[in-house]
Amino acid sequence: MSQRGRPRTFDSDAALRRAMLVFWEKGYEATSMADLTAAMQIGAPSLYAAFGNKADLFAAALKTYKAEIGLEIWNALSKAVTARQAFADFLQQTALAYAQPDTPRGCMIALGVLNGDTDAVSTCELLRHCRLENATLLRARLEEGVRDGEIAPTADCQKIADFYATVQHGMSITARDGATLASLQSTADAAMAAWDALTAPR
Amino acid sequence: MSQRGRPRTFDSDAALRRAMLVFWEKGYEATSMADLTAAMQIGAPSLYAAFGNKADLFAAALKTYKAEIGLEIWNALSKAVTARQAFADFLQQTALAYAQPDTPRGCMIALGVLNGDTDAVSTCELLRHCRLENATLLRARLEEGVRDGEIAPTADCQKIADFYATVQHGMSITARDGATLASLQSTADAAMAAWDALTAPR
DNA sequence: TGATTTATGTATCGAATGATACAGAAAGGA
DNA sequence: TCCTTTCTGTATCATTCGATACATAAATCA
Repeated sequence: MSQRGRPRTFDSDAALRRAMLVFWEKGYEATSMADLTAAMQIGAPSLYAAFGNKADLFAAALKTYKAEIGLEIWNALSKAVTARQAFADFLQQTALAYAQPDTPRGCMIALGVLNGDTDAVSTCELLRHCRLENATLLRARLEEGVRDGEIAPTADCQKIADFYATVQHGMSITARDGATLASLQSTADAAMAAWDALTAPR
Repeated sequence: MSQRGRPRTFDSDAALRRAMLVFWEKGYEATSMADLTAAMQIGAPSLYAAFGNKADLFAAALKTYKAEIGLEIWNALSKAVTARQAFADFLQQTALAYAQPDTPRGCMIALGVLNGDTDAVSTCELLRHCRLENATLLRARLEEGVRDGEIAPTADCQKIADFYATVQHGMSITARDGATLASLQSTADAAMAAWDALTAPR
């Protein structure tokens, strides 16, 4: 049980968090191993021994991202009592997270890598899976609202979920372009203006 | 006036269009000069002589993109009589363009490059400028609607423009993830469900 | 025809890429 | 103390990156 050999001289979690920030800011492909070793302040062999190759490190960094940053956004979806409030909070938390002054703007999942035909195909698929998974979470909350009688049974939950997922994706780009927190909140507010029409019986 | 020297053996416009497709599909950074020379079917020296460096070629390809693909989307904004119809058409044309089976999915401007701190900073700024410019076009159409009495003078045109620009940005990512034309049209439809609330007097 | 100009094809440049070989250092186990 | 195990630092691997040098080919001009 006791660990043999020379112990690590760096904090693995702290190094991973730094790697996450670099990937988040520059995207997967634009981030070089030199960028990572510099930010993590470890040598290349230590990096490969601890985290595997570049794709493995990205996957680990993504897991940290989902556990630390994404959690607040998606918790909002389940905390609120009504579906409407859940989506409003979800979008507001998104605006807040995407405009944080001490982290890269926008979402690591949305901006990590978007082109699927390079050698980063597996990483691209990983992010695509995350994005589709998020849309599924939105749809599940909507269906819960239907069961609660809050949303009309005739409402197209898939359509509504896709719409709000698309808005969130767009907010990443808008945030990366320098939009203010107020502007992002305003966009979140505008998206909620469609709620009544989308969830009413037709 | 008459051109001296050995004439070109390739069609410059056709080569540029092929370069545009590669950039559009893979993004700026993920596209290598080898990819471009292969697609354009010309040697590297011919490429550099005709189009300058990689950033110059991308700028030229972007210009072609805006003139050929983007035109249909943005023409919809000015053709329609009412602002509401203009935005509805704008979104529907976006859905159509982003789901074309014979071209890369999504928008070259939205997906070209999103990370700003690499050596591609000038290209990133170029695309950012295009995106902000597009939002300005949306706002101008809204203000026209205000002057026509269609939209309440109390409406926040900047907010509404940012919202629809964000939706369009998001549609690029959703389209790249494989959304069907029907799904994109459905999202466009959902975005228009917010129109009345956004443009009504408050 | 000879001179000039421009484009093409081959071959390659230095730098950066992701990833390792290797030797030495620092711990536990016997 | 000696052996095994694991990690660290240097130095470097082969490959790919964007970009060119150079010689040759093909056109116009005089």
